[in-house]
Amino acid sequence: MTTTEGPSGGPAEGLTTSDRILDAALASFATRGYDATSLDALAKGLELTKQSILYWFPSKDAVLEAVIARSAGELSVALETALSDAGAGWVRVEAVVRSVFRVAARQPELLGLLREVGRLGPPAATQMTLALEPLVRRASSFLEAEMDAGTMRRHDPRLLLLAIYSTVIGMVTEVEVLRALGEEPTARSLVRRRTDVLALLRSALVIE
Amino acid sequence: MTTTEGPSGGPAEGLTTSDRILDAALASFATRGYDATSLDALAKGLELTKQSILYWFPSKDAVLEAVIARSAGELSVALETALSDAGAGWVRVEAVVRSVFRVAARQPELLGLLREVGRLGPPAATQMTLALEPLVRRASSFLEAEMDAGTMRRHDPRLLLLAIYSTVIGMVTEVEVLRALGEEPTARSLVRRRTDVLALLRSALVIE
DNA sequence: GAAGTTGTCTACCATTTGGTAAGTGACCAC
DNA sequence: GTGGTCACTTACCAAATGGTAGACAACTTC
Repeated sequence: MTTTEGPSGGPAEGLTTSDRILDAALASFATRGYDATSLDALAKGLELTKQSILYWFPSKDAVLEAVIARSAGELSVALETALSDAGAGWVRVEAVVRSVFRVAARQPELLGLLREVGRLGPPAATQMTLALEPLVRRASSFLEAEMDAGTMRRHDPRLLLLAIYSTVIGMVTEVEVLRALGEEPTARSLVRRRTDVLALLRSALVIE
Repeated sequence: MTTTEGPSGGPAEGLTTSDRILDAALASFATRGYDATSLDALAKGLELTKQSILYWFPSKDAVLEAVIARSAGELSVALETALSDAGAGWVRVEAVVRSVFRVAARQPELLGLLREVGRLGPPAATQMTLALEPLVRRASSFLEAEMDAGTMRRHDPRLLLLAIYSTVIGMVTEVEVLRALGEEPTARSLVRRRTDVLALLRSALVIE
């Protein structure tokens, strides 16, 4: 259903219409937010009509659902790789954090969506939760193992994960707060933030 | 204009109509979000008509503006107190964090609004920024002084502030993430989160 | 070349949105 | 007791929203 146009059938960059819709929807949901995104506006940006969107997806909710499914998949791949790569202890945390910042640089909308979905609550949040659950489980048990091994300070692993999540995601998505602090959200600044958050996390987590 | 009804003129708890409107708006903006909040729904909850809201405030934007102004004021008071109280170094950071958690327990909408406004961007975010600017300045220079004194690890004070902000606000407002981690957002859990975030921040910041 | 199938369009529609206009009853000044 | 203000109402409205129905052109299949 989504691959009917083939690799070269799309009117633009060789993308399926449904993929182009998901791209635009992801971008708009992540920045303007779900509620503030209208199908008409979405369609206009794609040089389509709203009805064409509703041809590919039965409803606006279904578009969100598809966006979440796709994005959660991409996010999982990006992080699972870092999480399963060799290395232990702090090195592994650093690898994961770095991969989040890599996502922030290449596809900031992915992290913006994560935020937006958390704000929307169920059922969207539930779907995202379920899709990322394996990742969370692995990360949580990794932290626990490290604490058991005595290489990281002891905390409730779930709260620790929430703290890391909040810090990293905040550092990457809190554009307005950044501006409030007089720091323009540029690419250079992103690197600086990465360096800083890594140093911060390191002193918070690592024993010795 | 807002005090015409006097201290006992309100139909319910002795509150001005315009204050009741702001209360309801704050709650709804903070939870459902600005876009998802309609004047009709707001009015219905207050047993008023939408037109009565538009009698007190010229537009929906103006309601948001007023909500931000009032909330930023309350937030400033709560935090300025903690920030200006006696004590130095870590004790003072702890006092501020504790006061944020106190707000989270008594008026969680205040922090929810902070989040929502950051998401909305200008002009709302700019207004909030300006209103909280003195607070940010004081906090930033406090951290810088501590780092100069060698009692806290050296970081870019603004990025450090962003990290602390993200962590604390995240710990307090990321209900869905909390749920995703299998932690129900109860009052008891809030206390645990406070303990945990304090321990975490302490090891991240304090030298020795 | 007739019969699908596919992707997009035009034409609608009911509902909701923020906002305007014009009233109405209660209270107050004089 | 009349004029005026105050708080709130009913009656509208234009625009936008998500969604339906049906037409239509392009292409494939036989």
